[in-house]
Amino acid sequence: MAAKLNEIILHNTLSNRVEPLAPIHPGEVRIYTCGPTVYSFAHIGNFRTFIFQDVLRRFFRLRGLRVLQVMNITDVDDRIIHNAAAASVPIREYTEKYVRAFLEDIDALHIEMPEELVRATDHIDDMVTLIEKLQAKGLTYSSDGSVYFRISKFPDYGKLSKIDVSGMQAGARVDVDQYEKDDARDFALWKSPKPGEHFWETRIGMGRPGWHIECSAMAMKYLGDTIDIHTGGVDLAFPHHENEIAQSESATGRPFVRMWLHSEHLIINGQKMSKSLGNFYTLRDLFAKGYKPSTIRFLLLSVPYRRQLNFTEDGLVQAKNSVERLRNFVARLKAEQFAAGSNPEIEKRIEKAEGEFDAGLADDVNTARALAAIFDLVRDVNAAMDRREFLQQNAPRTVAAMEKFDSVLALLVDDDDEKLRLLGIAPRKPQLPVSQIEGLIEERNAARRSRDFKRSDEIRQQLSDSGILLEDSKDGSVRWKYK
RNA sequence: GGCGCGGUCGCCAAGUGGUAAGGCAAAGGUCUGCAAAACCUUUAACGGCGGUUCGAUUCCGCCCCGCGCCUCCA
Repeated sequence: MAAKLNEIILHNTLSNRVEPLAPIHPGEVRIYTCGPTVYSFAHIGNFRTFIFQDVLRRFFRLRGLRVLQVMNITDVDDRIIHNAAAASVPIREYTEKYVRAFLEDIDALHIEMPEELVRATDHIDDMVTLIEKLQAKGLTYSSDGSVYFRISKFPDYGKLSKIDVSGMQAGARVDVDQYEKDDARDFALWKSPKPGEHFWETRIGMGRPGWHIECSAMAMKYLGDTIDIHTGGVDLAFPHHENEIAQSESATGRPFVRMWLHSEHLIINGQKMSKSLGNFYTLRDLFAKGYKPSTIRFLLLSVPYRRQLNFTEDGLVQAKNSVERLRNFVARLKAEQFAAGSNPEIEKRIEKAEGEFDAGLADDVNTARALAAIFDLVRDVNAAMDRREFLQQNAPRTVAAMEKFDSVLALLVDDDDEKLRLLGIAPRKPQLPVSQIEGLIEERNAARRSRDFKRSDEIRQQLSDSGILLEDSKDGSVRWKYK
């Protein structure tokens, strides 16, 4: 299916095909995103998914759509309760550190804050209310103080993941939690506490919410019974999203989500990322190894979201150099002097690129196509500049186009060192104050004017040792940038 | 086994029923005091076997290979 003019098509897991986006509320897209479980630092794979939904929402906004996005933070689950108990701290205190780290991480990657970032533990009452609704409809049963959803009461179960649950016999599998269930397929809405575990005292008894109910409760609270888009990693389609559908649609009698968007996983050097293989990276691990936030953002967004991304050292190098090319281009546009006038051919060329960029993203967020549109433009405009066919009035227009692209990509601003500093990661090179950098450049210019190239090269080397690269341009000006 | 995602130049990755974008890397050149940046040129790819078709990388079938999910998991 090809997108019609101005149409945005997206692959819907529910139908397993691409469909045009048609928001329920005209002009506004409502999105629910499964956020992190804060039992530890988020890993690089998580951020692939988060960067995908970030690109998605940024593209919607570029299209003039309003975005209302809710992301949950799962700050209660078995691992959190276990780890907090082991550390002898309240769960809120235990998770706080990782919530903060997550916020810092998404900031470093230029992932926009969703309109609502909500914590599960702030919505226990909403979950209890939803469970009561299901209980009132006779869709649940209790066992040892826990409440389960009876899947046999929801005939559509499996419609998202296309998993045939009829083969999952009662008792065929042992639930990891060792709770008593009537049917292996049933899942917990509410879990009774084991001795010493954290619990809430509620109308449905003591305990804590199941994982799935929190997303249903929070999604519907903020976005309504039926929401436009629900995003998450492919692994969540079953059982998490399937269970969300069962609970939500049973409670409301209405479709829960119109479009399910699932991003494929990241694999590392061709293998699944796992702790046992020792290829498990957090963002901070990569930053500590010297990789920049913008490098990681580029790599993670450059591969379309429905394609598995093989994360390699080589890929990082390629990503870094690609970002450099884009930044060099904008720096040249801003620094170089061009002859007066405006070349209408350039204007047309920019419009073509804008059209291609938009068409790429409108085609199921095909970031590879969108990037190709930009790189095509970069090459053509660079060539025009070299041929002196690029004129003064073309520059602001071209910069504006690049900034428009960057409202989605968020790669151009060179704030990598600043972001790393915010994370407490020291720069690898000694930092020079800008005034000193500029002073040294001035001194080097003087040396060059007097053809003292030995001195001029010394200064260039000195700056290079501090992580500063110089570029002498044709018109005599000197640009500098961080490596 | 069921359900998915893939296999396109050295690497990453678009795309199309009429022999194929873009990025990175490589080689040569232009520019430069030298670099850097940029540009130009060059190199080079559709897993295999059948089928449909005038014609398939693109559609269909089978096979091979990689990865994922099938109640921890983005």
